[in-house]
Amino acid sequence: MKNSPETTDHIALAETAEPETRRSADSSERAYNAIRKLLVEFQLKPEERINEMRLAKSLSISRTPIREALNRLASEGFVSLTPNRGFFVRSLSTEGLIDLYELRSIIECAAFRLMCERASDDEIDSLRSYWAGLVEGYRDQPPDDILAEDERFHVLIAELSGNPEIVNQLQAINARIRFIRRIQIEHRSHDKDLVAAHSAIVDAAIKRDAEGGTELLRKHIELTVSATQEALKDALLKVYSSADQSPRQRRGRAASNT
Amino acid sequence: MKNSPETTDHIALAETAEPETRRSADSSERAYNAIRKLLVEFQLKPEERINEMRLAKSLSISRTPIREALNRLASEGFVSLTPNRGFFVRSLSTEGLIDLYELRSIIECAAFRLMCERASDDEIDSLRSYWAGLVEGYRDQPPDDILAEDERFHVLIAELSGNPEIVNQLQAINARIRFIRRIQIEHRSHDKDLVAAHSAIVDAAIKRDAEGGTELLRKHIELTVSATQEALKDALLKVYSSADQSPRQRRGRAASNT
DNA sequence: CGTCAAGAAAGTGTCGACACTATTGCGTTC
DNA sequence: GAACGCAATAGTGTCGACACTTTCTTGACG
Repeated sequence: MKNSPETTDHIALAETAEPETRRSADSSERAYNAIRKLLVEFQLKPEERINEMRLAKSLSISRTPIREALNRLASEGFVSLTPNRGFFVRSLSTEGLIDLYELRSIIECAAFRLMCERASDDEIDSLRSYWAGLVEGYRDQPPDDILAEDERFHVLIAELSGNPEIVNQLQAINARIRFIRRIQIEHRSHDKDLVAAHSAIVDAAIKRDAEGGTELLRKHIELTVSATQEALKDALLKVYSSADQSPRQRRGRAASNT
Repeated sequence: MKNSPETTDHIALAETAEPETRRSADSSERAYNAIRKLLVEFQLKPEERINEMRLAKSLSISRTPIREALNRLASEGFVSLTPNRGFFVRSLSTEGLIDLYELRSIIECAAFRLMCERASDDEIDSLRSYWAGLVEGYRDQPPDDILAEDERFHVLIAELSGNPEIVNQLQAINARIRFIRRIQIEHRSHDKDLVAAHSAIVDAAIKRDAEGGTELLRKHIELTVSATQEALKDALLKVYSSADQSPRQRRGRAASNT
């Protein structure tokens, strides 16, 4: 435990390869992205205590930007901070996630309603065309792309609500549930439903049918929630398999992304 | 559920609004509270660039905890961070505030609805009795107490929704609009309405009238919004008058003590 | 054998310093 | 006299160091 900080730890950080020793390339940001990635991929496990020094070493930066990133992640709910003991990975509980989904549903439904009231025809049409440009090859893309586009779709609605605070909140929530959504999408259990739901939502938007649209959205998200239950089991597996000694994959190329 | 309503420890105004994550160690916490106070009191003015070194000196601590506090405040929307130029006080615009109120309305209405569905009779009664214990001398208290109790009332509803994420969001929002609410309350323009509204809301809660209750809430908050317009004028005055020092002067003991 | 305590080790919280960047002030050119 | 560029200054971003706190180790005591 004490003698090999290099061999075992070395968390994959195939980040923007900057061959130069340019020290002023916003380390904080890099740390933030890297750590969040570790959290999403469960290389940092729920409830685990986060070791700042180890992180700093593995990212080859000092603890200061690490701490800044962790503070940010704490405000966003990814980790928590206990006074003299440091940062801990937020626990992964089903109910916690469901609470988040519920909040997301609330906010998105409200956004949709506001969009119906306020957005111009052009704006609504931009939503339509965004989705139209996507729907064809939607299912054939890598999970991360699907995820990004799905998020984008929902965020677009939030933007058309005209209330930037709604956008912010939604994006904060998205960031926190992204890890589970990715797993869900890998399941690919309800692609068709997703596509159909989005199309239906767009239709409702065009008709400015606030009631119908919010109902669709609610159902859409509810469906996702139930899929979440499934995904969570996978997630837990992942957590434990990526734990101490996973003989299968330890280092080398990142496991699942790209 | 798991959230015992017993944990009513008095919301002190200078207190953090984030219940869950962080009770940072001494300096950081102190910096956070101090800076937030400066923001609330407009000793740091909207759009102004924040000078970390000056703050550090005036609080007699190093820049590190200052930065940690600022990062936190940035995540919470009080300030913004521009890459190599530092932190800036968030601009004070009417529409920004209205967006926040709108979001608040959305979240509170949803909370009320969920409370109607989920809270036990005892829990609802705790809401009723909290308000009952308050209503008598409500108007005769100092503004800060009124504010705290008003917030508490609304947060209580959020807690009874059973969704802690809702509570968090509401408290984050409250923290950001508190400064203007304080000014509003000093106006005392619609006390009676406020008392009446709360009472009506409690009644609706007892009857589990989700529709009626959310409507009341929406109206209640809308009323507040229109009062906000008034208050904003005051706020702007305050901004400019509290800055006796011309922006030119940048040295010396600029930030007055607490 | 298990409990506990003292000391060692590990780790966080804060500091002062320094490199690099943005801004300000000044002198030069047209 | 104004625009431009260049030097000086102020300020941020990051670092390594250190003090203090928590956690682990080890050895004495019941």
